[in-house]
Amino acid sequence: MDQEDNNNIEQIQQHEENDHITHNETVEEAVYRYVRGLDFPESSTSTSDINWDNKRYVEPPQDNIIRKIPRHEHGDEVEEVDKTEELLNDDTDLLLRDASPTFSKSTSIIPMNISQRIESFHEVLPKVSSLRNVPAFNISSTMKSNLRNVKGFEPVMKEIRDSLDQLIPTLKNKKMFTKEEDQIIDRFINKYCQYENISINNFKNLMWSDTRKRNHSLTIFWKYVYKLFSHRSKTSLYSHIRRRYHNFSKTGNWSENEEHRLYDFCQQSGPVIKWSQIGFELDRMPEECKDHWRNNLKIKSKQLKSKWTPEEEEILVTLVKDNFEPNQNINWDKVSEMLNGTRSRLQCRFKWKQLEKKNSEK
DNA sequence: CTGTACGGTAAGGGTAATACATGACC
DNA sequence: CGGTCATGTATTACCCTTACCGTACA
Repeated sequence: MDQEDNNNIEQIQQHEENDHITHNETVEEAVYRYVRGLDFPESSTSTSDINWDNKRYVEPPQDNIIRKIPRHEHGDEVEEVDKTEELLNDDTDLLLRDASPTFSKSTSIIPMNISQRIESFHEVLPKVSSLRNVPAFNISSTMKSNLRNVKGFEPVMKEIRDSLDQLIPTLKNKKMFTKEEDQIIDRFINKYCQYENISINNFKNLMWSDTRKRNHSLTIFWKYVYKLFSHRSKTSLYSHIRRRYHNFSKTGNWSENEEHRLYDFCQQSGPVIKWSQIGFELDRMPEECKDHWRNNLKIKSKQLKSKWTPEEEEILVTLVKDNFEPNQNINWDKVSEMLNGTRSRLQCRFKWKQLEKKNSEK
């Protein structure tokens, strides 16, 4: 009888040694790991290796970060159910399922967004804690609504905030991001990557990854960027940071071959040109492709670089006056087209402004 | 089922930096 | 007349905003 008990205890001990969730991982850590979809480092056999502050957790393959709720869309459902099963094989999920009957009953309604999930974890934490004999902790109300307040990141936020407070008054509604601003952005992103335990390269890929593959953590990243740099608009920040952090290998001058390919792509396109697609084909930022097309390639064969003749100038003036109302924006792409592509949109615009200036001086 | 917020993209609008032309001066 | 330096003009490279669409979510 006693012997049997001892065997059982040994078995349990053995089992728990094999278990990823060891007594050395606090509930907080377990919750963190689960919510972020992180894995332990494979080499982490010794429990003392697990270090909350050093974040030795590793990012799982993207596929593991999946929706928890079936989409009820054409054929997707079967696949999603399978993935939900997979999820339940995760130690943390089993742990939570054991701890909370609600989880075991309704796998299909495992909450999806972070605040909901944390809310649920909050419910089961005491149970997990007693079950596993691990130190419990009080999840704060801010943590419930916002994962970012876990220790470690707040000081970063504060530091960035302080630098920005000093910088913003000097900006005076500057349109362009200044060097100093960019430096702060870089610093923030560096810290963010450190915190998330991902490389800058990884981060760049994330910036340009498909929507569906984006994880919650990245959503939070943007929320914090928007909050920190609130003197800039969201779209401005979004495009600026994506422009700054990308992994497209080609940049700068265009080779003849590249121009050829771009030209073909654009010629084959319908009225809407899929720049993002073309960008990935050419391994260049989509915006660069678009700009090179409309500023250079579009009219390259017909473009004149000689001095404008008085007749040309007259045609330009009539064209603009005939086609655009005085207070209406002038679409210079259209104007360029109307000139049969002999001058680029920027040439037209420049000439127009120049003539306007001359007239006002008279 | 529906309205809405929001992420994401294409198209549009623009300027700083640079290259190039011109002219003044020695 | 040739060189060089300053200044004006045109082009290039790069950047930001707006409009719109589709999806997630309350």
